[in-house]
Amino acid sequence: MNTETIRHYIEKKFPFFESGLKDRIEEVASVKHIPAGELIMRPGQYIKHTVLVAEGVVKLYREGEDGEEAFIYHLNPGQACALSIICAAKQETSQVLAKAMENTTAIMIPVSVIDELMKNYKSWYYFVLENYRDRFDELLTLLDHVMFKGMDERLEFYLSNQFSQAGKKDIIITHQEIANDLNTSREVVSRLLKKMETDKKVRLNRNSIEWLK
Amino acid sequence: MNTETIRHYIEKKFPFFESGLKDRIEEVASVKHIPAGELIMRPGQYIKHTVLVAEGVVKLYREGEDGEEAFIYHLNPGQACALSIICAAKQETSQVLAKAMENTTAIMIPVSVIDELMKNYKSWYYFVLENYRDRFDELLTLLDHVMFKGMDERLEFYLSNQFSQAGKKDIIITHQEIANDLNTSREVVSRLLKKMETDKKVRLNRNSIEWLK
DNA sequence: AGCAGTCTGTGACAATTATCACGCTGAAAT
DNA sequence: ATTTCAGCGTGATAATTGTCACAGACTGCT
Repeated sequence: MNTETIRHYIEKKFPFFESGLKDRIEEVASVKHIPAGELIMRPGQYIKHTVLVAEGVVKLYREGEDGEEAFIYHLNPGQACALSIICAAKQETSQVLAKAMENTTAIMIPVSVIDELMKNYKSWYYFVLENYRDRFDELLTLLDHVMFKGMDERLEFYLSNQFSQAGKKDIIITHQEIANDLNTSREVVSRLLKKMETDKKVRLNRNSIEWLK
Repeated sequence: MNTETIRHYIEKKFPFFESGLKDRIEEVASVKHIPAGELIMRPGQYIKHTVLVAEGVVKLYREGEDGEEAFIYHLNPGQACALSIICAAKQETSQVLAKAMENTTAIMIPVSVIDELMKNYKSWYYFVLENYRDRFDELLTLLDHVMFKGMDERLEFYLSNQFSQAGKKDIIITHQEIANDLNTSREVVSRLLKKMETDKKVRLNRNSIEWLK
């Protein structure tokens, strides 16, 4: 966990930070490696760091009372967990689950310096606000889909997100996983996917889906 | 629109602002009176001010493609439109509708000073972050309900919000208005309300509902 | 009182989604 | 090669919600 590495990640993934801010983060932050599949945040947990994603992908999802889970959005390198910023600042507990989908590298900034960063570095609070706004927007868009659209459109929206996230025409995923993320049943997903296939929108394989758009 | 009035509103509804901040707001802000029923924000509109609610109630809702509307949350005195803060800061357009439900008094802070407030006044950015977090939470809770619950529970949740918002055991509202807010049909609302009445949860009158809890 | 318009109640039916049941397939394991 | 099992396809059926049709009730107006 040398500072050489932190500097490297910051320069590469957060180039928009002003140089004083980069220096300061280098001084106070630590780097954490999270193996794929591991939880970063769970409901009820106190947050002691603001988490900046440097490498990997983090999936945020909400858990229902009966254990249902629902996908909210992905966090990519260069983004921060908006909730971790706020929860950290207010010393409150999180309301969502965050799971590393790949091996992930995170820059952990202790709560104690947030105030200082906010006060001294314009690029920091711009970053925070921008991040917050973007997540808010994503949440609103998701809400739109859940409120106004049917499963067919939600599935297409979900898939288009997964594909653009993956950056490939091909993703490895099972119908059951999709059903979990959309909080529906596997059968419904299978049927709708089948329909998309006959509509030439996707090609279905075992464990994977190919995007034909 | 004298500064006497601004000071009065700030002292009363935003007492948690540090005194330097109060002074500064008094210098730069203006007061706007919005008659009940009028729109404060509409999608696509550029935001030039951060809006602090001093009096009245503002309803935020999202509009679907076909004109459906869906209630998101209320803003009360002492709160700010989180979106207006962000949109103003980023000079972007809004994604939601905001309507004054009562005659509303708002303190309008020009975009141009947001940077300065953020940098110089800790109580300001605390306020902004706290507001943002609260709205984010409300949005997440709403999402939960829409994703995981049926109409019956959503209706109860909606009503309990409306009642606590109104601070009365009695609200003036039609089934059609509720149906609009929940993006369902009047008939569904009527039926579910009827069931709630037989379950002794509410009493129904023409144009009003009484809460029996 | 009589009329018009809004609000509400309710049955019948359609559409969507959830659940159950079961069989098939392809990949991995022994 | 045979077994085993997760992943997938699909019909049947239930549950929830949306839509249509219409009637009665209340309100305000003349």
